[in-house]
Amino acid sequence: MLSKKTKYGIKALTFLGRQKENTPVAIASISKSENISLKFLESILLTLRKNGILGSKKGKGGGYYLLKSPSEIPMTAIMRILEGPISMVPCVSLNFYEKCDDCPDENACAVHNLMMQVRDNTLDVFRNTSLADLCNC
Amino acid sequence: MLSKKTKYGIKALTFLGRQKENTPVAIASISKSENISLKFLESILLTLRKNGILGSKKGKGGGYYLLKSPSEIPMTAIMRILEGPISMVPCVSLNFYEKCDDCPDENACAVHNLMMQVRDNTLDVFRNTSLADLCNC
DNA sequence: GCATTATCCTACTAAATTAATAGGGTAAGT
DNA sequence: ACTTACCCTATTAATTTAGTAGGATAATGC
Repeated sequence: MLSKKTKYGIKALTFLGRQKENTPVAIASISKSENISLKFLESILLTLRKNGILGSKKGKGGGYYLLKSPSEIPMTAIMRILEGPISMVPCVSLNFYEKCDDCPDENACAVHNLMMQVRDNTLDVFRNTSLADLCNC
Repeated sequence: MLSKKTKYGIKALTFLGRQKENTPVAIASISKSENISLKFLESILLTLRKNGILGSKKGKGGGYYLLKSPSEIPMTAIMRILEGPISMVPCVSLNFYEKCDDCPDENACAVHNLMMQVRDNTLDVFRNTSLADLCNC
């Protein structure tokens, strides 16, 4: 299941991408428009900034803004920052690989091979989708 | 992320499907071969039995066995029983649909439309895979 | 330079889910 | 009868997720 963190993060990014001008938007403004708890959203936008997706400005007229154009932000990046691994098991993850405790041989593991296929298919969607695609729908 | 419950369940089913004869196999036997906690596995096999995937036999020589041939058990069924919804958000689930609290209009929701694509791709894998495919690898 | 605005940041708490355990009950076979 | 092995409910421990609290810091404008 997708966490609320990821869901809210994507909604906020889409909201920012739909702005006519890329000027700072206050958290409170996003929070109201998208029905997201202000404090929770604050922490989400902070991680997006720390990971190079958003820029910020303090003080009056401040807020968050996209650092790149939406078409240059692939969904793979957003998902990995917010949700973590795209695969359903760590042993098939490209960016967050971990060995299974119980499994003596990965190649003989039915779960491993099945989840590899799922990962490839999911990755296909995220690789072929940018934030711009989400903004235009 | 895939729960251990689902992971262990699939491993156990694969183990059963790989048996030469479809005679009852004791939980303890599966537990040892697949490195799964006996009691945890017990509860997993119980739900698989209650959902029509497994049959069981009590007493000496008893255990669990597949009710159908592996090729007749689609992964969609197994996943839905063990893991629940295949989609990442309830609002795009075919079998476990739920409306989002925060979303006024599903069709205008970027997350909804993206997750619909992911669901379709994942579903494709599970629909085209049966337990038999997992047993032969 | 001071008040206001709004992000920054750490820490904490509550709720939910997951993973596992305990322990006795029930049925089947010998 | 006795042993084997599933049946079933309840409980607990651990982990993750979601959300909250509260002050620090920086920018703007009068």
